[in-house]
Amino acid sequence: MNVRTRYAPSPTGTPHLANMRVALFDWLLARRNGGAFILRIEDTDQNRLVEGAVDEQIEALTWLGLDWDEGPDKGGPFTPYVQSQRLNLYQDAAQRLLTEDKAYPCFCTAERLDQLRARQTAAKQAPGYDRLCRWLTPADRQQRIAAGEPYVVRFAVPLEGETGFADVIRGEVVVQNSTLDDFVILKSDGYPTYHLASVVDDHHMQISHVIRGEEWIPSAPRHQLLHQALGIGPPFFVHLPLILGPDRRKLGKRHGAAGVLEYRQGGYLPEALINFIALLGWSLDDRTEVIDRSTMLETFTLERLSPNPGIFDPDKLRWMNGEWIRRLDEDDLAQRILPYLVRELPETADEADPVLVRRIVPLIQTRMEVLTDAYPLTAFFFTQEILVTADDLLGKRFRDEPAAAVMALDTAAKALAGLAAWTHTEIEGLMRALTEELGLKPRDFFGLVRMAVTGAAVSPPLFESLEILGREKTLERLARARMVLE
RNA sequence: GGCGCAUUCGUCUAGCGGCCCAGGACACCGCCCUCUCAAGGCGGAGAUCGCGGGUUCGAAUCCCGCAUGCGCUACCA
Repeated sequence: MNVRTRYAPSPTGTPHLANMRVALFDWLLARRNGGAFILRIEDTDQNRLVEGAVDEQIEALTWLGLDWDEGPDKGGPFTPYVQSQRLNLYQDAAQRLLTEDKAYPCFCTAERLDQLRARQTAAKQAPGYDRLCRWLTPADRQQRIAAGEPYVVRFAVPLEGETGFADVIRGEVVVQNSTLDDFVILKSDGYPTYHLASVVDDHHMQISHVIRGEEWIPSAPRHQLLHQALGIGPPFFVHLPLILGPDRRKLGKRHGAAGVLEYRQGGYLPEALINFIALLGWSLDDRTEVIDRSTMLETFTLERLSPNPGIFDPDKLRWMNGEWIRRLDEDDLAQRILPYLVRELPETADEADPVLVRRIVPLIQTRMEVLTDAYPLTAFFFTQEILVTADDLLGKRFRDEPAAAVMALDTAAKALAGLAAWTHTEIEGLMRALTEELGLKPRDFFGLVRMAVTGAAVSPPLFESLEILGREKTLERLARARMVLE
């Protein structure tokens, strides 16, 4: 079979995790089967359009490496790929249904519909259109249209019987037609609703698999009805389980942490995000967590999609990002860190020299979870002056004998000044010898020097750090710390 | 209210009739390694497989009912 999938966002907001997960599975299915992955813009709601939303979708897909074969920017055999430029197609379809009496014009006003809904809800009845206009005579209809009365086109749902569709993940889903109301397919502004537009386009663009969120299951029977009425075969429906926020509700804007581009800002790797998203509803086996793109491509099947909704766990995403950071080679990591460092360095700091950053990478690779961890871990390399107080320096160990701390600092400074080769092995050898000489525990002595040089009790490995920092700065900082203790 | 979907450790998930008195991962705890912090290694705690009925020699796995959660119920998608 010729597999063709489509990612069809509506440009009404910023792309979030759930969107990208649909796109990922679309992409995987297409690529795995030598098919095509299509990008289509569903801008049929003119009121909710958000400027720049299409660009953001494209940016997110590109960042994640999900490339498409046909789309608004690259064209293709079914151009254009923007629904607002395809209105005649939907209007033709609506017209055909109208002439076949499978649809009808509805002149009911918004006010009437609101009142109707209010009445139904108050009476604890299922809200839905009462089909008032369905029974208008052809003469009535023509007359009101001719008079210029605004109207929508509604689909005439069969009054009896049932409609089912096959969901790839869940199997057959069947509903009674009596529970479906006559839904709008063409709005009064001439634009189609999602239902009509997606059915018409999916058929026209020869889409084989419709992958979308589970929230569409209730609409799928309507789409099935449309397929039948238009005499076209339905595609495979794949309704992905919902992604829930920590409050167990559908993940959305109110959870804040859902914008894909925000994860890029926050120092997440596209590899990690792809990996994480893939595991939201899909699994390779009973133990593999870290999966790269090519493995996914080799192993992805719809059979391993899960039907149950899952809660999004930011902790696990962080962990996974750390896993991916550790898998990067050092040159690569250095390049990825650089822009974040540049972004976060204060004005007064030295520039983020790529050569320096490259040397620092081995010291921090296992200490990062997100790329934005780089700066706090390495700030002392870039800032001109370290701010330490006597309390910081003395800590618990030297609280009661500051003289010992001064002595240790002096000894270290003197010895380091005379060290022949400024390498971390030489530095370490020297410092360890000094430890014995001073009668201190390694952790206390090194901790003191660490605080003096890096300004923190926690830092990357000391001796490697000193090597990279350089003798001059090291001695400067030791001297300065000494002064603080005076 | 109606309709639909789902239901295995706190969370994600493996399991598609016997290998499971349930395996892996995150988080958590302990130990080892160790100049701090990580990473890594080892170990621990954590699930009467939502409940009740069936079917079967045998059920987390199949069927039915109930409960709970969630989704949909717009001229939004």
